[in-house]
Amino acid sequence: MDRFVVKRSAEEPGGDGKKPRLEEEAGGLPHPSQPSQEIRAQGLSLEYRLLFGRAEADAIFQQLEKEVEYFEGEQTKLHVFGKWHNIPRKQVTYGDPELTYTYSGVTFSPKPWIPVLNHIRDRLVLETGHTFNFVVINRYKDGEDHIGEHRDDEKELVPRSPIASVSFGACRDFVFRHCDSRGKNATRHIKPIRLQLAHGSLLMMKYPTNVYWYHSLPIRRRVLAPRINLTFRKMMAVDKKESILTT
DNA sequence: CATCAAACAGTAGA
DNA sequence: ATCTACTGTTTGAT
Repeated sequence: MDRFVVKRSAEEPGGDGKKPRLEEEAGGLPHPSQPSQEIRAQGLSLEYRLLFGRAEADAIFQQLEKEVEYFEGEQTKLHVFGKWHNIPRKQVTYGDPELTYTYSGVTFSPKPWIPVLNHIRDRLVLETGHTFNFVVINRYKDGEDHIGEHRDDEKELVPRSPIASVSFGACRDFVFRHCDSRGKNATRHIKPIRLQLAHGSLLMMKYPTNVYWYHSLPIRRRVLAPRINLTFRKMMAVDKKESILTT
């Protein structure tokens, strides 16, 4: 388990400067009952908090299950290391119509916003002061569904903009690993950072986290219930992207 | 041209 | 007997 630094947020009264104990529990994880936690390591800057209470989170989860329409057909397949695979989860993007999103050589167009997504987005603006124009939704039907290590380094992202990851449904482990500590030829030994992302929670991934840290949602066979994760982003429109390349 | 991968499969160790 | 973590992939895109 890693020793990452945890600080109470500024708005929480009664901060006594003591380090809250949270990393020695079952998976070394901030538990959702704590209001707001900063998680820092070299080049990593996260903020974890509960965004919705139980009842509201339940209602949103049900609405997401009813109203979100996931990609089908070709958009459910991925070409990696010379082979085609079905992605081990369901996925879709919603957002402002002029935006696009590319990863692993595939470009996605967003579906138009729907009320439940606007509801979450409005809450994010209220609680974080940041605006978002795009969201990637991943649905993990159970602990077998997962996502491998990657960075959110798409060129369409507004430079240095934070990514807001909102979770509903089953609580899942979430792992960060530093780019220099991966693989056999790792140049540094930086321990992975493990979190749990609970029902109704928000994880803010702030600059420069995605420059140095990969993250993944590993398989957890004991998890039997579905989880829906929404990563809200701030993207640039096409003309803006081109102009930045020539500037 | 060098880098490297949003995937899995195989293996070792707990 | 599971489960998890880690390594290698090897080819096309960037």
